[in-house]
Amino acid sequence: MDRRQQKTRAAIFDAFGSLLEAKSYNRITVQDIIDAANVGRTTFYAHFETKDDLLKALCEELFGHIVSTAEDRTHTHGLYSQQDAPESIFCHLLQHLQENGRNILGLLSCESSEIFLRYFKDSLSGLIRAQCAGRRKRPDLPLEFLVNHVAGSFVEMVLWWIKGGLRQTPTELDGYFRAVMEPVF
Amino acid sequence: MDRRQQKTRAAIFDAFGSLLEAKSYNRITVQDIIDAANVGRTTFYAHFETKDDLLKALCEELFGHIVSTAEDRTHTHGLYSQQDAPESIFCHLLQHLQENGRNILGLLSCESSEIFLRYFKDSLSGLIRAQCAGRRKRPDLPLEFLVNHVAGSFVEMVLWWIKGGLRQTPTELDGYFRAVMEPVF
DNA sequence: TTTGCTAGCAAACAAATTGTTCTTTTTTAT
DNA sequence: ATAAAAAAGAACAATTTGTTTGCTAGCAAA
Repeated sequence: MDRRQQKTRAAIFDAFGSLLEAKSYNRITVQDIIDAANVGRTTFYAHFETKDDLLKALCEELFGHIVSTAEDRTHTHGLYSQQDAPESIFCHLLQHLQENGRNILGLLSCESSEIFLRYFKDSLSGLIRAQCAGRRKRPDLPLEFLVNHVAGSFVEMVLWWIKGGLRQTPTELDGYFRAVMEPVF
Repeated sequence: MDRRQQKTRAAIFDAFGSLLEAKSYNRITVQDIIDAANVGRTTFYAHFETKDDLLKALCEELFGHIVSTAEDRTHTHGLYSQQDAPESIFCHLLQHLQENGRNILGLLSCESSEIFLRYFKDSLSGLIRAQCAGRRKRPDLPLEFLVNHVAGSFVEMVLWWIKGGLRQTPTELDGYFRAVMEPVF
């Protein structure tokens, strides 16, 4: 890819991220983004069709990275190995979230965090489906119900964590999550 | 209250609801609502400051009603009575959702359902806090974590239910929910 | 290094949207 | 019957949107 495209894309993402810390998603205009990113109007529309399109692209970049990292870990350590309890993948995700401080937590703690969590949940589903398929305690409950429950609960927990000011450590939170996921895994 | 105000309010709510079935929240303009409701521009702004304000008012009306019904039930039957298992309140909520077909399910199944579910979750928290406070099995986990978990899981389940085309009965769904809430209640 | 291709920019554009202000008409409550 | 209110309608400036144009600068492959 062209270096110019990368720079523009990055500038727009950065600008969008900064704006989200100050304003809600709905109140941010394309004009705001153009001004903050310091790019031409034409350039913005050459990269993204709409504001929603930009949001989608940003989410795919962010969560795609996190999830693929977690997936690599799963494959490396083996899905069913004893040392690697399935819950530790959630712990790993939480740590990853915390470490990427600026990049991800900033967005997840903004006024419009729910939008991002919705994408996050979708990204997680594949990962969780693999977890559930192998290890679930209750094969009588539909797999897709369980996948939704685990992904949904995890994301709601992350939202709660962030809104409460990240008061718990990832390990602590993982403990809570294991406790309430006890009927599943 | 003035009859005219009631009519206008209802017309705007109806129009907004219809529009939400066709378009996403972000793509609906105040102009659209004004046209669909067939009210003057001035009138709209006399009732609601912004589109977000309208959304908030609609949610308060919808979920306020559902939750207060459920709360009445709780008080009538007594919080700790044996016949009235805490889970049945969730079953009751599900039935209530299903019965109000047009009014509520329409909104919850629209493209922008997440927005409504966010409000729904907030409305439920009080109700659930009362449930959790009395009956939780795990007093070692923070109450607010449990409240968030139960409310979040319930709402995520409802979303899953609706998006899947309401294939399960409320009772069936209540069974699933009880199963996964087993460590809590 | 030259050449062709691509990305970016700035300006301008019509169309639509927003929120407000005004006057006029209708409806309500008492 | 009357005074207070709510609604309608028109008009408004300001902003936003998405697109087009012509021009400039940067990239990559020869």
